[in-house]
Amino acid sequence: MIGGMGRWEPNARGRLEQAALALYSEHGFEQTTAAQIAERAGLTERTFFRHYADKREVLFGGAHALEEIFVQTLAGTPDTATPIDAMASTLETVAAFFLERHEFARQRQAVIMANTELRERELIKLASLASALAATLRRRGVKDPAASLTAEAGIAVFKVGFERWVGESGERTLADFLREALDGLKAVAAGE
Amino acid sequence: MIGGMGRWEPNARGRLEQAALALYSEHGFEQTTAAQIAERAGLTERTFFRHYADKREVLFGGAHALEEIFVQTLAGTPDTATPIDAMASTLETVAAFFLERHEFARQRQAVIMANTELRERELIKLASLASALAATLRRRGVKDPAASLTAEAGIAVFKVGFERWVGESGERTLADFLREALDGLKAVAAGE
DNA sequence: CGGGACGATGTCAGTTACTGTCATCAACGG
DNA sequence: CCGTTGATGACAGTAACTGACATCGTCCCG
Repeated sequence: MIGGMGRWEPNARGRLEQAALALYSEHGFEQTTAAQIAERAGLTERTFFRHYADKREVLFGGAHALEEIFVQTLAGTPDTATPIDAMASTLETVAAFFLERHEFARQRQAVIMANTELRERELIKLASLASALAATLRRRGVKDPAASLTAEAGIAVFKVGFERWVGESGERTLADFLREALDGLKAVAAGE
Repeated sequence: MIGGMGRWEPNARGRLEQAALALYSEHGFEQTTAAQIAERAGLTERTFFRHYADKREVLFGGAHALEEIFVQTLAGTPDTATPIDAMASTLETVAAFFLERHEFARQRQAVIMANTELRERELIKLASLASALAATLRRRGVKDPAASLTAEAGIAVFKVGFERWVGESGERTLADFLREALDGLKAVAAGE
Protein backbone atom coordinates (compact mmCIF):
# COMPACT_ATOMS: atom_id res chain seq x y z
CA MET A 1 0.00 0.00 0.00
CA ILE A 2 1.49 3.32 -1.09
CA GLY A 3 0.11 6.56 0.28
CA GLY A 4 -3.04 4.88 1.36
CA MET A 5 -4.61 6.16 4.57
CA GLY A 6 -5.48 3.68 7.25
CA ARG A 7 -8.63 3.74 9.21
CA TRP A 8 -6.99 6.27 11.53
CA GLU A 9 -4.60 9.17 11.22
CA PRO A 10 -1.04 7.88 10.92
CA ASN A 11 1.83 8.42 13.36
CA ALA A 12 -0.10 7.96 16.58
CA ARG A 13 3.12 7.74 18.60
CA GLY A 14 4.43 10.98 17.20
CA ARG A 15 1.20 12.78 18.01
CA LEU A 16 1.21 11.41 21.54
CA GLU A 17 4.81 12.51 22.11
CA GLN A 18 4.16 16.00 20.82
CA ALA A 19 0.99 16.38 22.85
CA ALA A 20 2.69 15.11 25.99
CA LEU A 21 5.68 17.43 25.71
CA ALA A 22 3.40 20.40 25.12
CA LEU A 23 1.10 19.61 28.05
CA TYR A 24 3.93 18.72 30.42
CA SER A 25 5.60 22.02 29.51
CA GLU A 26 2.45 24.07 29.96
CA HIS A 27 0.83 22.55 33.05
CA GLY A 28 3.54 20.35 34.52
CA PHE A 29 3.88 16.59 34.53
CA GLU A 30 1.77 15.84 37.60
CA GLN A 31 -1.05 18.15 36.59
CA THR A 32 -1.38 16.43 33.22
CA THR A 33 -3.50 13.27 32.95
CA ALA A 34 -2.97 10.55 30.40
CA ALA A 35 -6.52 11.15 29.17
CA GLN A 36 -5.68 14.79 28.37
CA ILE A 37 -2.66 13.78 26.31
CA ALA A 38 -4.67 11.19 24.44
CA GLU A 39 -7.49 13.62 23.77
CA ARG A 40 -5.07 16.20 22.36
CA ALA A 41 -3.66 13.49 20.09
CA GLY A 42 -7.15 12.44 18.99
CA LEU A 43 -6.95 9.11 20.78
CA THR A 44 -8.18 7.50 23.98
CA GLU A 45 -6.38 6.95 27.27
CA ARG A 46 -6.33 3.21 26.66
CA THR A 47 -4.47 3.69 23.42
CA PHE A 48 -1.92 5.91 25.13
CA PHE A 49 -1.05 3.05 27.46
CA ARG A 50 -0.83 0.65 24.54
CA HIS A 51 1.97 2.77 23.07
CA TYR A 52 3.74 3.68 26.32
CA ALA A 53 4.07 1.60 29.44
CA ASP A 54 3.47 4.64 31.62
CA LYS A 55 3.08 8.41 31.64
CA ARG A 56 6.84 8.97 31.80
CA GLU A 57 7.89 6.76 28.95
CA VAL A 58 6.28 9.02 26.36
CA LEU A 59 9.20 11.43 26.81
CA PHE A 60 11.80 8.75 26.16
CA GLY A 61 10.87 7.49 22.73
CA GLY A 62 14.33 8.41 21.46
CA ALA A 63 16.23 6.53 24.14
CA HIS A 64 16.40 3.33 22.13
CA ALA A 65 17.83 5.10 19.09
CA LEU A 66 20.41 6.84 21.28
CA GLU A 67 21.51 3.54 22.78
CA GLU A 68 21.76 2.06 19.28
CA ILE A 69 24.03 4.86 18.11
CA PHE A 70 26.18 4.66 21.23
CA VAL A 71 26.64 0.90 21.03
CA GLN A 72 27.10 0.69 17.25
CA THR A 73 29.67 3.46 17.32
CA LEU A 74 31.61 1.98 20.21
CA ALA A 75 31.54 -1.44 18.60
CA GLY A 76 32.88 0.08 15.39
CA THR A 77 35.95 1.69 16.89
CA PRO A 78 39.29 0.02 16.11
CA ASP A 79 40.29 -2.74 18.48
CA THR A 80 43.68 -1.15 18.90
CA ALA A 81 42.28 1.90 20.70
CA THR A 82 42.39 2.00 24.49
CA PRO A 83 38.96 1.87 26.17
CA ILE A 84 39.00 5.56 27.03
CA ASP A 85 39.96 6.53 23.50
CA ALA A 86 37.20 4.36 22.07
CA MET A 87 34.80 6.09 24.43
CA ALA A 88 36.09 9.53 23.48
CA SER A 89 35.60 8.79 19.81
CA THR A 90 32.11 7.43 20.50
CA LEU A 91 31.10 10.58 22.35
CA GLU A 92 32.35 12.63 19.42
CA THR A 93 30.11 10.73 17.02
CA VAL A 94 27.09 10.75 19.31
CA ALA A 95 27.33 14.52 19.67
CA ALA A 96 26.49 14.87 15.98
CA PHE A 97 23.15 13.23 16.71
CA PHE A 98 22.12 16.35 18.66
CA LEU A 99 23.38 18.96 16.22
CA GLU A 100 19.92 19.93 14.97
CA ARG A 101 18.13 19.26 18.21
CA HIS A 102 19.34 21.90 20.65
CA GLU A 103 15.98 23.58 21.09
CA PHE A 104 14.09 20.32 21.44
CA ALA A 105 16.65 19.04 23.94
CA ARG A 106 16.28 22.24 25.94
CA GLN A 107 12.52 22.01 26.24
CA ARG A 108 12.57 18.31 27.03
CA GLN A 109 15.30 18.74 29.64
CA ALA A 110 13.38 21.56 31.31
CA VAL A 111 10.35 19.29 31.68
CA ILE A 112 12.39 16.39 33.00
CA MET A 113 14.38 18.42 35.51
CA ALA A 114 11.16 19.88 36.93
CA ASN A 115 9.90 16.50 38.11
CA THR A 116 11.50 13.83 40.28
CA GLU A 117 9.78 10.87 38.65
CA LEU A 118 10.98 12.00 35.24
CA ARG A 119 14.51 12.44 36.54
CA GLU A 120 14.36 8.87 37.85
CA ARG A 121 13.38 7.62 34.41
CA GLU A 122 16.16 9.62 32.77
CA LEU A 123 18.69 8.13 35.18
CA ILE A 124 17.66 4.55 34.54
CA LYS A 125 17.88 5.13 30.79
CA LEU A 126 21.43 6.35 31.26
CA ALA A 127 22.19 3.38 33.52
CA SER A 128 20.86 1.02 30.89
CA LEU A 129 23.07 2.80 28.38
CA ALA A 130 26.09 2.37 30.63
CA SER A 131 25.29 -1.29 31.00
CA ALA A 132 25.11 -1.76 27.23
CA LEU A 133 28.40 0.08 26.75
CA ALA A 134 30.10 -2.07 29.39
CA ALA A 135 28.86 -5.21 27.65
CA THR A 136 30.19 -3.91 24.34
CA LEU A 137 33.60 -3.23 25.88
CA ARG A 138 33.68 -6.71 27.39
CA ARG A 139 33.02 -8.14 23.95
CA ARG A 140 36.15 -6.29 22.82
CA GLY A 141 38.17 -8.05 25.51
CA VAL A 142 38.14 -5.36 28.18
CA LYS A 143 38.05 -7.01 31.61
CA ASP A 144 35.98 -5.99 34.59
CA PRO A 145 36.01 -3.75 36.49
CA ALA A 146 37.68 -1.71 33.72
CA ALA A 147 34.75 -2.22 31.33
CA SER A 148 32.13 -1.10 33.86
CA LEU A 149 34.28 1.83 34.94
CA THR A 150 34.94 3.02 31.41
CA ALA A 151 31.23 2.86 30.65
CA GLU A 152 30.29 4.70 33.85
CA ALA A 153 32.96 7.30 33.18
CA GLY A 154 31.67 7.81 29.64
CA ILE A 155 28.13 8.30 30.88
CA ALA A 156 29.31 10.68 33.60
CA VAL A 157 31.09 12.74 30.95
CA PHE A 158 27.99 12.66 28.77
CA LYS A 159 25.74 13.75 31.66
CA VAL A 160 27.94 16.62 32.76
CA GLY A 161 28.65 17.80 29.23
CA PHE A 162 25.04 17.49 28.13
CA GLU A 163 23.70 19.42 31.11
CA ARG A 164 26.14 22.23 30.53
CA TRP A 165 25.37 22.30 26.81
CA VAL A 166 21.64 22.49 27.43
CA GLY A 167 22.13 25.18 30.05
CA GLU A 168 23.92 27.53 27.66
CA SER A 169 22.50 29.15 24.57
CA GLY A 170 25.86 30.05 23.03
CA GLU A 171 27.60 28.80 19.96
CA ARG A 172 29.54 25.91 21.44
CA THR A 173 28.40 22.50 20.25
CA LEU A 174 27.70 19.46 22.38
CA ALA A 175 30.95 17.96 21.10
CA ASP A 176 32.82 20.90 22.59
CA PHE A 177 31.28 20.35 26.00
CA LEU A 178 31.88 16.61 25.87
CA ARG A 179 35.57 17.12 25.01
CA GLU A 180 35.90 19.61 27.84
CA ALA A 181 34.23 17.22 30.30
CA LEU A 182 36.38 14.28 29.24
CA ASP A 183 39.56 16.33 29.60
CA GLY A 184 38.31 17.46 33.00
CA LEU A 185 37.76 13.89 34.09
CA LYS A 186 41.24 12.85 32.96
CA ALA A 187 42.75 15.75 34.86
CA VAL A 188 40.78 14.92 37.99
CA ALA A 189 41.75 11.25 37.82
CA ALA A 190 45.38 12.22 37.40
CA GLY A 191 45.21 14.09 40.69
CA GLU A 192 45.23 17.67 39.45
CA MET B 1 9.66 10.70 80.09
CA ILE B 2 11.98 7.76 80.49
CA GLY B 3 10.97 4.27 79.53
CA GLY B 4 7.34 5.28 79.31
CA MET B 5 5.30 3.54 76.65
CA GLY B 6 3.22 5.63 74.33
CA ARG B 7 -0.26 4.87 73.25
CA TRP B 8 1.20 2.65 70.53
CA GLU B 9 4.13 0.33 70.11
CA PRO B 10 7.29 2.35 69.53
CA ASN B 11 9.47 2.36 66.40
CA ALA B 12 6.72 2.29 63.80
CA ARG B 13 9.19 3.15 61.04
CA GLY B 14 11.51 0.32 61.98
CA ARG B 15 8.64 -2.17 61.97
CA LEU B 16 7.47 -0.94 58.57
CA GLU B 17 10.95 -1.23 57.10
CA GLN B 18 11.42 -4.74 58.42
CA ALA B 19 8.00 -5.87 57.24
CA ALA B 20 8.53 -4.34 53.80
CA LEU B 21 11.93 -5.95 53.26
CA ALA B 22 10.57 -9.33 54.32
CA LEU B 23 7.50 -9.13 52.10
CA TYR B 24 9.37 -7.73 49.10
CA SER B 25 11.90 -10.55 49.47
CA GLU B 26 9.24 -13.25 49.77
CA HIS B 27 6.64 -12.21 47.23
CA GLY B 28 8.34 -9.50 45.20
CA PHE B 29 7.81 -5.75 45.21
CA GLU B 30 4.89 -5.58 42.80
CA GLN B 31 2.99 -8.42 44.42
CA THR B 32 3.16 -6.72 47.81
CA THR B 33 0.55 -4.09 48.70
CA ALA B 34 1.10 -1.26 51.13
CA ALA B 35 -1.82 -2.58 53.18
CA GLN B 36 -0.03 -5.92 53.64
CA ILE B 37 3.12 -4.21 54.89
CA ALA B 38 1.14 -2.08 57.28
CA GLU B 39 -0.80 -5.04 58.59
CA ARG B 40 2.40 -7.00 59.26
CA ALA B 41 3.71 -3.98 61.17
CA GLY B 42 0.47 -3.67 63.16
CA LEU B 43 -0.54 -0.43 61.44
CA THR B 44 -2.86 0.77 58.71
CA GLU B 45 -2.14 1.59 55.11
CA ARG B 46 -2.74 5.28 55.75
CA THR B 47 -0.07 5.31 58.43
CA PHE B 48 2.38 3.65 56.06
CA PHE B 49 1.99 6.58 53.67
CA ARG B 50 2.41 9.05 56.50
CA HIS B 51 5.88 7.65 57.17
CA TYR B 52 6.93 7.05 53.55
CA ALA B 53 5.99 9.06 50.50
CA ASP B 54 5.55 5.91 48.46
CA LYS B 55 5.98 2.14 48.45
CA ARG B 56 9.61 2.39 47.32
CA GLU B 57 10.84 4.85 49.88
CA VAL B 58 10.48 2.39 52.74
CA LEU B 59 13.65 0.64 51.49
CA PHE B 60 15.67 3.86 51.54
CA GLY B 61 15.41 4.97 55.14
CA GLY B 62 19.19 4.86 55.46
CA ALA B 63 19.91 7.04 52.44
CA HIS B 64 19.87 10.27 54.42
CA ALA B 65 22.39 8.91 56.94
CA LEU B 66 24.64 7.73 54.11
CA GLU B 67 24.57 11.15 52.48
CA GLU B 68 25.40 12.74 55.83
CA ILE B 69 28.44 10.53 56.29
CA PHE B 70 29.62 11.11 52.75
CA VAL B 71 29.28 14.88 52.94
CA GLN B 72 30.65 15.28 56.47
CA THR B 73 33.65 13.14 55.68
CA LEU B 74 34.41 14.91 52.43
CA ALA B 75 34.00 18.30 54.11
CA GLY B 76 36.39 17.22 56.86
CA THR B 77 39.15 16.30 54.47
CA PRO B 78 42.25 18.58 54.47
CA ASP B 79 42.02 21.45 52.01
CA THR B 80 45.46 20.60 50.69
CA ALA B 81 44.32 17.29 49.20
CA THR B 82 43.48 17.11 45.51
CA PRO B 83 39.79 16.46 44.77
CA ILE B 84 40.40 12.83 43.81
CA ASP B 85 42.43 12.20 46.96
CA ALA B 86 39.72 13.77 49.10
CA MET B 87 37.21 11.49 47.39
CA ALA B 88 39.42 8.44 47.89
CA SER B 89 39.75 9.16 51.58
CA THR B 90 36.00 9.71 51.84
CA LEU B 91 35.24 6.36 50.23
CA GLU B 92 37.62 4.72 52.68
CA THR B 93 35.71 6.16 55.63
CA VAL B 94 32.29 5.42 54.19
CA ALA B 95 33.23 1.78 53.67
CA ALA B 96 33.48 1.36 57.43
CA PHE B 97 29.78 2.22 57.63
CA PHE B 98 28.98 -1.10 55.93
CA LEU B 99 31.37 -3.31 57.90
CA GLU B 100 28.65 -4.99 59.97
CA ARG B 101 25.96 -4.82 57.30
CA HIS B 102 27.05 -7.19 54.55
CA GLU B 103 24.14 -9.58 54.95
CA PHE B 104 21.56 -6.80 55.17
CA ALA B 105 23.06 -5.06 52.15
CA ARG B 106 22.90 -8.33 50.21
CA GLN B 107 19.25 -8.94 50.90
CA ARG B 108 18.28 -5.34 50.21
CA GLN B 109 20.27 -5.23 46.99
CA ALA B 110 18.64 -8.44 45.77
CA VAL B 111 15.21 -6.91 46.25
CA ILE B 112 16.17 -3.66 44.55
CA MET B 113 17.85 -5.27 41.56
CA ALA B 114 14.78 -7.44 40.96
CA ASN B 115 12.55 -4.45 40.22
CA THR B 116 12.91 -1.55 37.82
CA GLU B 117 11.05 1.00 39.91
CA LEU B 118 13.29 0.25 42.86
CA ARG B 119 16.38 0.56 40.70
CA GLU B 120 15.13 3.97 39.59
CA ARG B 121 14.82 5.06 43.18
CA GLU B 122 18.29 3.78 44.00
CA LEU B 123 19.73 5.70 41.08
CA ILE B 124 18.14 8.99 42.06
CA LYS B 125 19.44 8.58 45.60
CA LEU B 126 22.93 8.15 44.21
CA ALA B 127 22.42 11.15 41.92
CA SER B 128 21.33 13.23 44.89
CA LEU B 129 24.44 12.05 46.69
CA ALA B 130 26.63 13.06 43.75
CA SER B 131 24.97 16.45 43.70
CA ALA B 132 25.68 16.97 47.41
CA LEU B 133 29.29 15.90 46.98
CA ALA B 134 29.76 18.29 44.05
CA ALA B 135 28.35 21.14 46.15
CA THR B 136 30.74 20.25 48.97
CA LEU B 137 33.70 20.29 46.58
CA ARG B 138 32.63 23.66 45.21
CA ARG B 139 32.59 25.00 48.75
CA ARG B 140 36.23 23.92 48.96
CA GLY B 141 37.06 26.00 45.92
CA VAL B 142 36.93 23.29 43.25
CA LYS B 143 35.61 24.76 40.02
CA ASP B 144 33.12 23.25 37.62
CA PRO B 145 33.14 21.01 35.72
CA ALA B 146 35.86 19.46 37.90
CA ALA B 147 33.62 19.41 40.98
CA SER B 148 30.75 17.66 39.19
CA LEU B 149 33.11 15.23 37.50
CA THR B 150 34.91 14.33 40.72
CA ALA B 151 31.56 13.70 42.39
CA GLU B 152 30.27 11.61 39.50
CA ALA B 153 33.52 9.66 39.38
CA GLY B 154 33.33 9.00 43.12
CA ILE B 155 29.78 7.71 42.83
CA ALA B 156 30.70 5.57 39.83
CA VAL B 157 33.50 4.02 41.86
CA PHE B 158 31.13 3.49 44.76
CA LYS B 159 28.51 1.85 42.52
CA VAL B 160 30.91 -0.51 40.81
CA GLY B 161 32.76 -1.40 44.00
CA PHE B 162 29.57 -1.85 46.00
CA GLU B 163 27.96 -4.12 43.42
CA ARG B 164 31.02 -6.33 43.28
CA TRP B 165 31.26 -6.44 47.06
CA VAL B 166 27.63 -7.45 47.40
CA GLY B 167 28.01 -10.05 44.69
CA GLU B 168 30.81 -11.89 46.46
CA SER B 169 30.62 -13.68 49.75
CA GLY B 170 34.37 -13.78 50.34
CA GLU B 171 36.53 -12.10 52.91
CA ARG B 172 37.33 -8.91 51.06
CA THR B 173 35.84 -5.79 52.61
CA LEU B 174 33.97 -3.05 50.81
CA ALA B 175 37.03 -0.84 51.26
CA ASP B 176 39.05 -3.34 49.26
CA PHE B 177 36.61 -3.24 46.38
CA LEU B 178 36.41 0.54 46.45
CA ARG B 179 40.20 0.87 46.33
CA GLU B 180 40.31 -1.55 43.43
CA ALA B 181 37.61 0.34 41.55
CA LEU B 182 39.26 3.69 42.11
CA ASP B 183 42.61 2.38 40.90
CA GLY B 184 40.81 0.90 37.91
CA LEU B 185 39.23 4.25 37.07
CA LYS B 186 42.58 6.03 37.33
CA ALA B 187 44.14 3.47 35.01
CA VAL B 188 41.29 3.78 32.51
CA ALA B 189 41.45 7.57 32.53
CA ALA B 190 45.21 7.43 31.99
CA GLY B 191 44.60 5.47 28.79
CA GLU B 192 45.73 1.99 29.89
C1' DC C 1 -5.27 18.14 90.05
C1' DG C 2 -8.04 19.43 85.86
C1' DG C 3 -8.39 20.84 81.11
C1' DG C 4 -6.79 22.05 76.76
C1' DA C 5 -3.15 21.58 73.14
C1' DC C 6 -0.49 18.13 70.75
C1' DG C 7 0.86 14.17 68.05
C1' DA C 8 0.46 9.69 66.16
C1' DT C 9 -2.89 6.93 64.53
C1' DG C 10 -7.51 5.19 62.53
C1' DT C 11 -11.45 5.71 59.22
C1' DC C 12 -13.37 6.68 54.96
C1' DA C 13 -14.16 8.64 50.63
C1' DG C 14 -12.00 10.13 46.46
C1' DT C 15 -8.72 10.59 42.27
C1' DT C 16 -5.85 8.61 38.91
C1' DA C 17 -2.41 5.56 36.93
C1' DC C 18 -2.57 1.43 34.82
C1' DT C 19 -4.65 -3.43 33.29
C1' DG C 20 -7.76 -7.12 31.37
C1' DT C 21 -11.26 -8.19 28.26
C1' DC C 22 -14.15 -7.92 24.59
C1' DA C 23 -16.12 -5.41 20.58
C1' DT C 24 -15.33 -2.86 16.23
C1' DC C 25 -13.95 -2.17 11.62
C1' DA C 26 -10.81 -0.89 7.74
C1' DA C 27 -7.15 -3.13 5.08
C1' DC C 28 -5.15 -7.11 3.24
C1' DG C 29 -4.62 -11.79 1.22
C1' DG C 30 -6.42 -15.45 -1.18
C1' DC D 1 -16.06 -12.17 -1.30
C1' DC D 2 -14.69 -13.80 3.01
C1' DG D 3 -11.56 -14.79 6.88
C1' DT D 4 -7.62 -12.81 9.25
C1' DT D 5 -5.05 -9.18 11.14
C1' DG D 6 -4.01 -5.02 13.72
C1' DA D 7 -4.96 -0.74 15.74
C1' DT D 8 -8.38 1.23 18.30
C1' DG D 9 -12.61 2.08 21.51
C1' DA D 10 -15.49 0.96 25.53
C1' DC D 11 -15.82 -0.35 30.11
C1' DA D 12 -14.98 -2.38 34.42
C1' DG D 13 -11.54 -3.22 37.93
C1' DT D 14 -7.23 -2.85 41.17
C1' DA D 15 -4.10 -0.47 43.92
C1' DA D 16 -1.22 3.63 44.84
C1' DC D 17 -1.70 7.66 46.97
C1' DT D 18 -4.35 12.01 49.18
C1' DG D 19 -7.47 14.96 51.97
C1' DA D 20 -10.55 15.57 55.77
C1' DC D 21 -11.98 14.49 60.10
C1' DA D 22 -12.27 11.60 64.42
C1' DT D 23 -9.87 9.37 68.33
C1' DC D 24 -7.26 9.21 72.48
C1' DG D 25 -3.04 8.80 75.30
C1' DT D 26 0.56 12.26 76.84
C1' DC D 27 2.22 16.62 78.13
C1' DC D 28 2.03 21.19 79.83
C1' DC D 29 0.10 25.02 82.15
C1' DG D 30 -2.34 27.04 85.61
